[in-house]
Amino acid sequence: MTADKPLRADAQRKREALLATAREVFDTGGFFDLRFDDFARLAGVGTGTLYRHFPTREALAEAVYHGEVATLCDRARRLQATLPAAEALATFLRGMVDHIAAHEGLARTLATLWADRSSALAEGSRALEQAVTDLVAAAVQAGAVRDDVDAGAVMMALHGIGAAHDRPGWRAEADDVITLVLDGLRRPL
Amino acid sequence: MTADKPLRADAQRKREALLATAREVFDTGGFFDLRFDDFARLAGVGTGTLYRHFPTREALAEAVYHGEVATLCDRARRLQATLPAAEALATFLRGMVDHIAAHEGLARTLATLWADRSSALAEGSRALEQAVTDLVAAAVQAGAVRDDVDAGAVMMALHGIGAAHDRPGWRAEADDVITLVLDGLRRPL
DNA sequence: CAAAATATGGAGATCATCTCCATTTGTCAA
DNA sequence: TTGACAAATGGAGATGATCTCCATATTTTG
Repeated sequence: MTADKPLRADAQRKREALLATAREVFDTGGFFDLRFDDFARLAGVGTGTLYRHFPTREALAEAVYHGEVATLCDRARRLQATLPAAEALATFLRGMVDHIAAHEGLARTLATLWADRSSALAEGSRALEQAVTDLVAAAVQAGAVRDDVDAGAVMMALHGIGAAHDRPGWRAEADDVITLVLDGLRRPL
Repeated sequence: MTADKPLRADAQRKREALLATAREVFDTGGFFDLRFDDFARLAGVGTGTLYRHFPTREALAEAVYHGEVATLCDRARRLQATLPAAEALATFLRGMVDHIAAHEGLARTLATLWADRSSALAEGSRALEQAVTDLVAAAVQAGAVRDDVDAGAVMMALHGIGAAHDRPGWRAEADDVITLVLDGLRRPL
């Protein structure tokens, strides 16, 4: 699948230009409101070129999203290496809320892409999911967290948080969701 | 806003035909994959008529959604009247998962509409949110549930469940989310 | 440096959405 | 009942976004 084909020099350049532009728009949250052809114009590229590099809007979103996910996964790994398992998990989840709060675009895009069952996104999210799964597994191992609920449930909760990003009291509610999840995860008895 | 305007007989009929067709498609989950104009053809109605009755796809979705929400709210009220507060809340939430599992279309539509921040949907969801808020408030009143988290957090979790409806292990994970929320809600100490 | 391979851009085809209005259908007063 | 007025209809075509195609330009290779 990842059969890296040698990319011509100009192609590389255009691709990067496209990505740079997309990243900008992505972060403002206007990603899905912008005519797709305009990405091309904005990036100083022809429409044909845009479509060759990214056949669909989702493909482009996915590419941008990848970077975001990488950042988050790094964070997860770093926390897992430096903190006790339970604390790492808690810190990571709290940090996710901060991150989403700071990146409107990420939240919106996540919500939209998930809603459309974009398989590309599902693919891109796998890394993030793995990171969460690892954090939870470590906490279970450490005996700090119950072992009878799937890490997928935590992902679902995170989705809920991302998907509801435009609710009036979002921040407080998001924090509350994390609180519920963390308290719910604590080994009962 | 609800200035009931007397609707002509044929208008009434067409509107009902449109709604019936939409309801059908809605429940199959194909609501957003179908050309909007085709609702008209399917319902035996001209495009113009469709657009006069429901100016946008979302307006139509909202109308169908209304019925779904009403059902759920009824359930909530009935439970609240017959069970202890904590049990009513738990039963309702568990039931939501059943309901979503049984109505693929509802889940998909919900997710899509929320992702698009459809204000119409936000409006339609208010009733559901009120029902959840009431259930939580009653449980708090009864001392069975902590009072430092907003009912909105529960809504968020429900969204997460609905939005992730196509995950492979959906059912189990959804149940786990509810478990986490319920355990998390239990008054600590 | 010439030929082959690769990539470009943007004009226009395609397709879903939505508008407009000449015609039909229903309502109501006489 | 009927005539006249209002309300509603349907579908042809305007609109506007998405995507394809290919003649031209750029890069790489021998």
